[in-house]
Amino acid sequence: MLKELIMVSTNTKYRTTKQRKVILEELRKVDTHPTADEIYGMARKSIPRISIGTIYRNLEHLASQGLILKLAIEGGPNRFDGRAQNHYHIRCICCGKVKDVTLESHQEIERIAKNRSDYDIVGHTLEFWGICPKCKESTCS
Amino acid sequence: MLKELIMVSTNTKYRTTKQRKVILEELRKVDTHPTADEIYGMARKSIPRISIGTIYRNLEHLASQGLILKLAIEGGPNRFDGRAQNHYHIRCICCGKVKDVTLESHQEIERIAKNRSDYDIVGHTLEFWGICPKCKESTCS
DNA sequence: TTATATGCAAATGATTTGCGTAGTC
DNA sequence: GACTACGCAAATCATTTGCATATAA
Repeated sequence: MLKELIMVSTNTKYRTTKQRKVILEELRKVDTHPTADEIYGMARKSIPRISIGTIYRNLEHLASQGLILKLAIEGGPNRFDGRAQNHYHIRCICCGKVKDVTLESHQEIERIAKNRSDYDIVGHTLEFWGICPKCKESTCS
Repeated sequence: MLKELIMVSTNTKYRTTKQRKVILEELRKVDTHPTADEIYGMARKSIPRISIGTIYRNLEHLASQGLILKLAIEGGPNRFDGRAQNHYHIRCICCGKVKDVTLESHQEIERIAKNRSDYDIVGHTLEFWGICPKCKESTCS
């Protein structure tokens, strides 16, 4: 969906740097939807002198290419998703952890919404709130 | 939905101050989903010496009561919605404006998601992206 | 070679917090 | 009168940006 949304200009000159590669690789290793700061920690394992500015610049770049997703999270910093395929997220209201929900994309939703709005609809996000298994047992921190 | 989610403790002591009342009233007057800073501007019309800290504290308080909604917006500050009934939002990818979409709440979505996740699902948000009528005509800023 | 990307550090923007006082219950 | 909320200002947190240098194409 995001790929349709974002115009990947064909004459954009961008380079494959060690930093950019590592950031994308690290992000693809996990399904924890880490924050920029967490990705910083992950990337420093291979590139100790990498700077946080480079992290942010590359995450922005990768998201604009449609390679990753940037998730706005209520009450916390942005999180990033290494896979840009169509899927949804569920966030634990206790610990804040974000997990994927594999749910067939509801094209009908957009179709219905198109009749209810004067906007041209190009996409949607769907986020669930819930309580994760761990938090069900223990008291919420 | 939020009312079910948030436990409004019966022994919570909270007071009706002029500031809190004005903030809620101003927010209910509009359907523009303003930022904290915009609400600050609105509230200062009646209470010139109100502080931005009071704005934030009260918005947080009102949201925790389930009286308003706090919306995490990708690439911008949080926005607030004076009505907490079930409805969805559409955000213009050009100008960032957020509008309501009246769409019958899809209880089915939650029901389906419950089968796909080990979380206890308590709610969901659905946000559409699109291009608003104004931005369709003019070049995006 | 030359434009893009980096590291570093300072700047910005949003939000939170400490503290002493004011106002509600 | 007790305790919540306020105003103010400083602090914090996330993110962005300017600049001189390094590096991919």
